[in-house]
Amino acid sequence: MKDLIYYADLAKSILEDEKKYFHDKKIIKKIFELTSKNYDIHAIISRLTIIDSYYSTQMNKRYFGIEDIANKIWELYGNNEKKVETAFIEFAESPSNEIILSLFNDNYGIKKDGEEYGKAISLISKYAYFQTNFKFPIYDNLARKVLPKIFKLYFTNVKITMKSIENIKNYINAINIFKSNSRINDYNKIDNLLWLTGKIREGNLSLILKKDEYIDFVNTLKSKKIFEKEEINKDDKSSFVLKWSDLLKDEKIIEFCEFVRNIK
DNA sequence: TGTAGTAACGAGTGAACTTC
DNA sequence: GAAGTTCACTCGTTACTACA
Repeated sequence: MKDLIYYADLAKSILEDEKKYFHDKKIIKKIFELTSKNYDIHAIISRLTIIDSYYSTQMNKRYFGIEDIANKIWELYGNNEKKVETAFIEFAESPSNEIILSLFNDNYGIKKDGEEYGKAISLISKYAYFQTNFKFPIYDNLARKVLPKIFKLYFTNVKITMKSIENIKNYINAINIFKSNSRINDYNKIDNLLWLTGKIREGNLSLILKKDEYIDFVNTLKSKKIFEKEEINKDDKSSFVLKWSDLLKDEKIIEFCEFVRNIK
């Protein structure tokens, strides 16, 4: 098994090869650039809506969720967007700024019955990721699941669990330990590594393959009557993808699947 | 044939539950 | 008690079934 820098570079190279993931990211980045010219509360709402849509963070399903977050971000430093960006970058390096901490720890939106919903760490971290031009680590369940397993495989002297990185402060500290231990000095590459590992583990290939590659893969499975030969357990799609990864045409993804197989 | 109703699916989150 | 896993939530879309 090679070192993590190699697999982080491989993940980046896979995802930036005209994949839907890469195009989606470019669209979101474009929205940030366009709305920066007239930065106001509506710009923030637009950005959050786009991120929510592409990353399926489901904030639109909460009543008033996006508006609440937008208001909170706007209240941070008003129309001084640069100050928001700087605060996020500093928080990523050392998560001690109480204002940013409260942004992550506040509850947003309400349920149908008017009860408070909960936090929105994932969506806010993605907003910070784009606001800082990828100088902020993305927090989501994929990363939270994968990070402890990679630690277990590569850095046995540090014990990280899903529970221990539940809050944003501990999560960022863990990412920064990961960053220095792995020498992957780039939050974007770390995100690529964790996200791609998570997606393959979960058996979700739609954002990883090009449309024709995806159709080709599914058709190959059909032609070999693989769907008929074995019961596809929807709760265990990951092992299915890893089992048949050799049928994928992309050599880089096949190699990355080898790495994912070692993540227990 | 058209309409209405039902079920399954997608994805990420947080809460609740189970296991060690 | 900590860690890990499962489940419910959310609702638009799609596919399927039942009925007029």
